[in-house]
Amino acid sequence: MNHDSSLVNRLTARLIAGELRPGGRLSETSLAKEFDVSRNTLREAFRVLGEQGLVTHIPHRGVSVASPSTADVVDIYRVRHHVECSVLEHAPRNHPNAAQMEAAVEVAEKSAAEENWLEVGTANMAFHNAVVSLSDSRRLMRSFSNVLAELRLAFLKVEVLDFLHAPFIERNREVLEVYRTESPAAAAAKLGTYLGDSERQVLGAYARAGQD
Amino acid sequence: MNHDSSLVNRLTARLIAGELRPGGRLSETSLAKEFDVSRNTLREAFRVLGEQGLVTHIPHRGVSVASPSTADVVDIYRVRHHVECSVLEHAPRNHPNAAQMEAAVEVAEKSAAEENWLEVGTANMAFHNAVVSLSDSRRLMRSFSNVLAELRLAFLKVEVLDFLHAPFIERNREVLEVYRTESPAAAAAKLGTYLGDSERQVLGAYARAGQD
DNA sequence: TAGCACCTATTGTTCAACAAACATAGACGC
DNA sequence: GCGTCTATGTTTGTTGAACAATAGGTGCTA
Repeated sequence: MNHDSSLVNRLTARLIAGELRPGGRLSETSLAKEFDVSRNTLREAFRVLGEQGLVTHIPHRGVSVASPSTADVVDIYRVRHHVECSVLEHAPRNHPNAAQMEAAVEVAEKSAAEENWLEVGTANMAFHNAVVSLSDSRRLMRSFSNVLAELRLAFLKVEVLDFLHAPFIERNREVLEVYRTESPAAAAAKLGTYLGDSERQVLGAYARAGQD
Repeated sequence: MNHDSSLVNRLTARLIAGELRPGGRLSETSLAKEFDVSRNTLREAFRVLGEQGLVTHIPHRGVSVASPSTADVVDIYRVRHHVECSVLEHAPRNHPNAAQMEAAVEVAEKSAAEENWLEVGTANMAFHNAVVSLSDSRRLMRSFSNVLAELRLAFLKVEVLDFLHAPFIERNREVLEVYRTESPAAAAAKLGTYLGDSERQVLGAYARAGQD
């Protein structure tokens, strides 16, 4: 929020890039030095990130990268179900932003071919953000993309980006096709089961990793 | 976020109480003096409130109370439609939090009898927060209550708290009864038309007040 | 009236300092 | 050995002062 909030952007970039591990503490003095800002400015950015859920703040114990628990994952998927499905179900049939969904699917497919799984994850996020953008609601978009960013931290936590994302690329395309050729309602239904499966996958990975 | 974030709470209280008018500027030095905190800590609180949408921050121009435009109102009601209706539709039949909905309706009825319209507005917020709480999702609750707080600023902006809220008290009760005795889906449908009517009322008030 | 330089108030940001809470390690008693 | 207490060092919470940078207003000039 300082200047043009580029500090928040820089921090966010590092967080979703996985350079700072979930649960890792973010020391004020060292990060301030690293980003060449004052401690006070950094703290302002921390408040923003905390409100977005990317960072956890415990009084007198500092800030650490959010480390979603299984309960958090369940909660996040609840949000996804309600928001994504509702938006898709009530979306107009030929919303222009379907092009963004299309683009995201293509990027995901290309990145998967190159086995760049981090990029696949980013493209996946872009796809689902595009779905929510069909609502034409800034606020829904903002809240939702925060939640998705948090979910990415969950993926980073269990470190299995590859096979978690791979099977879902084509399902993204399926949802898109059904939305285009059949109906938004049918696409929403498909997306619903999709999300259920995805959630199960993530929770399974959590269980295997022995995470709470 | 400082100490136990009571500063944010104090500021929020004043905002939703209408003591600071929508669009009104929040001077750092004067507010810092008023709340007896330093300018830096106040700025941290501002970042939180800005992220919650209660406050608008323009670089080098400072912070002002959010003053929702008609476009914002439309956006807010989009969120309400998607979130409230979806949650209610998929809520289990006898969710314990229905008691909170009941309680909110009763407070609203009592406050309406006393013509305490600000309290009616608060109870109305509590009712709809209770609806969303049926999702059992912390994140959905948090995001949604932020949006509702923003909507309250919209009400404050056009200064017609009374007749805007009054007709909707009994409709809250109707939704609750349908949810209990019929089905969540039927209640969701009723809530949908409810929200449409409510939105039209607010936009009408905006038009009459000549607000953008 | 339009354009321009100047001035002023406010924000953006930094720094240094201190109080308060926490974490660690060692001393102590059992 | 084990837990508890205390001393110490570290980190956060918060402050006040300072200065740079910007927006907005003022008055001048043409």
